[in-house]
Amino acid sequence: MSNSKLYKGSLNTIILKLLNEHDKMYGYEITQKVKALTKGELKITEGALYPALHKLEAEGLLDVEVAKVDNRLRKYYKLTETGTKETVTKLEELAEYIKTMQALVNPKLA
Amino acid sequence: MSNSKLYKGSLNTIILKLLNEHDKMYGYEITQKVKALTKGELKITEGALYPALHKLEAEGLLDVEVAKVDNRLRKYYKLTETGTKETVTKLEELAEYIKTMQALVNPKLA
DNA sequence: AATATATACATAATTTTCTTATGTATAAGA
DNA sequence: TCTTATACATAAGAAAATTATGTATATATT
Repeated sequence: MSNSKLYKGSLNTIILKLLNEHDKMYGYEITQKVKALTKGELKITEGALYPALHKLEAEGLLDVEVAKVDNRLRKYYKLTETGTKETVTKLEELAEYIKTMQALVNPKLA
Repeated sequence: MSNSKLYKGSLNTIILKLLNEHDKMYGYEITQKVKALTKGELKITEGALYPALHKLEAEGLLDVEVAKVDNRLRKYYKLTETGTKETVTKLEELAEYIKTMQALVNPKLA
């Protein structure tokens, strides 16, 4: 509903940060976690999430491990060493971006 | 150089906010203002800016006024009434987005 | 005088990154 | 039985950038 549109470019940062905190997670779990943490304000769609996970894996930032739970497939993702480094970078970039936007939007506080 | 990529979707907010503060501005001026305010960290490319201005104008959020200064063309943009309202909305959305991202990225402070 | 940089606009091709729609399949709850 | 939840996936389309060009004038540098 109040699905405040994702600013494009932030999804990877979200994924990496969550994996940095929770060691390993599967896709569906990520969507639920984001929903919970943002009290339903942000909904990660599957059409965005799964391609993003595949890409991060292809780039060597994530490792994947398939498991079967309750006769259903789960793909657990975890950060590689490179992925952990990239997480730091992405978080710095986000913090920088927020600072920059605040400088633009509220120059008096800058 | 350290051209921290624009998070897609934030350019309109930047334009509207600057016009809200400066009454009327022309395109090139906006690129310079952003560069100055962000100490060179954010560079608005012309390929992004001009189409964005044209679109905001087409949507009725901006009015345009052509001027000739030093024998060179300038297109001054200013907010319409609708544009002013939309600026408020966009700024609220940005603040909301920043809060949301901070909840995800730094859940302890949320 | 010639050349480079700054000012000032613009558009086209391409890429990135979403949304929306659709599909498959199993488990649990009404 | 039917709906909702769980769990993956991909394709089509849209949005919004980047990158590459192009035009033209003014100013600064060599």
